[in-house]
Amino acid sequence: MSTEYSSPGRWFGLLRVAFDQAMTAVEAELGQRYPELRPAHLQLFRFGGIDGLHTSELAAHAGITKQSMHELVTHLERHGYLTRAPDPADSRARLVRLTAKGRRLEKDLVRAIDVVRDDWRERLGAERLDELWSILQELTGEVTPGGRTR
Amino acid sequence: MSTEYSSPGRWFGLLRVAFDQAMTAVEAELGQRYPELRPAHLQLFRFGGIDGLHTSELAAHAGITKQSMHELVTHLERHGYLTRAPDPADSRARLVRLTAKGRRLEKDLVRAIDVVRDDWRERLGAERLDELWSILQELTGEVTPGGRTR
DNA sequence: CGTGATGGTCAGGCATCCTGACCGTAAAGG
DNA sequence: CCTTTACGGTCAGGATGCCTGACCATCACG
Repeated sequence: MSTEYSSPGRWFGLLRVAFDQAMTAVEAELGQRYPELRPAHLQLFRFGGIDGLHTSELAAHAGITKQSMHELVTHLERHGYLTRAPDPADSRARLVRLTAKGRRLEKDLVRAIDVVRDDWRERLGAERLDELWSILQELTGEVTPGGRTR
Repeated sequence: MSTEYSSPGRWFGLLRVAFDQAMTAVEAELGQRYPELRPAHLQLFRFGGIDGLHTSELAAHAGITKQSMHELVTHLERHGYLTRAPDPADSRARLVRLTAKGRRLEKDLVRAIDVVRDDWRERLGAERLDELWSILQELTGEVTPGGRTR
């Protein structure tokens, strides 16, 4: 018996609310500069560099199917953010390569995310932000939510 | 700079991961008993009681349009979880009333959520769970120290 | 070398939310 | 009053993000 958690679902629902706030801020920042990107495309960059990887690897990292990732990558290719070159080591596969435009996007994304982090640090203080980060790591472990590869 | 937050987006992305884990657990519990419910229907119960309210009020609470809420409510009505009676005080409006089946659902939902909370408390300890809750309230602007929200 | 796994792709579907357009009633102002 | 505006509810259509199924070509391995 510790704290009273008000209405049903409300308490951990705040996780979603906080995430949505952060994503909204990031999208607002980037949406100006990259109007042809949909929010889902940012998902691609949430797991380290994408350069030199296969579409299926990206899908596995992001926890979605390769078909879904295929659509995202195709869209980005069509708009000049990346190219897909044949993999010399596997003639089935194609390697994703960021273009200069794609690298610019990646950098802008990192910057937008830093803005959110700085805002949160200002509001929470550094120790509490670190505490949040540490709790979330503990809760989520290293396990990605859905290791889907169908 | 204090802590090093690895790849771009990864850090606050954990908010989403944690929320998804919790929701998945809740849905797994309830999906057995209520196969005709879609995940979005649980959203309806995330903001206190729904009994005696208008569809538009529910929409405003949930942060979605009245048209979207309309579909959810209609679905629940079609499956016997609620009825919509004319509002005696406003002949335009219809009041949502939970049926016995709907109240059973609500109770089961609360129970499933409690299970998740207990699991998290076991893993984090009571103080760290409270700390998480308090940080989230601060971040999302719900700094209500024990009272109603909004 | 055959068999199964894997990378990629096309096609189609479902869920969740949106905007636009309307009807009927309520509320507020002259 | 009566007009105007706001609001509750509903229908129709669409955007987005994800899914499953079905295939083909190639790879890896017994």
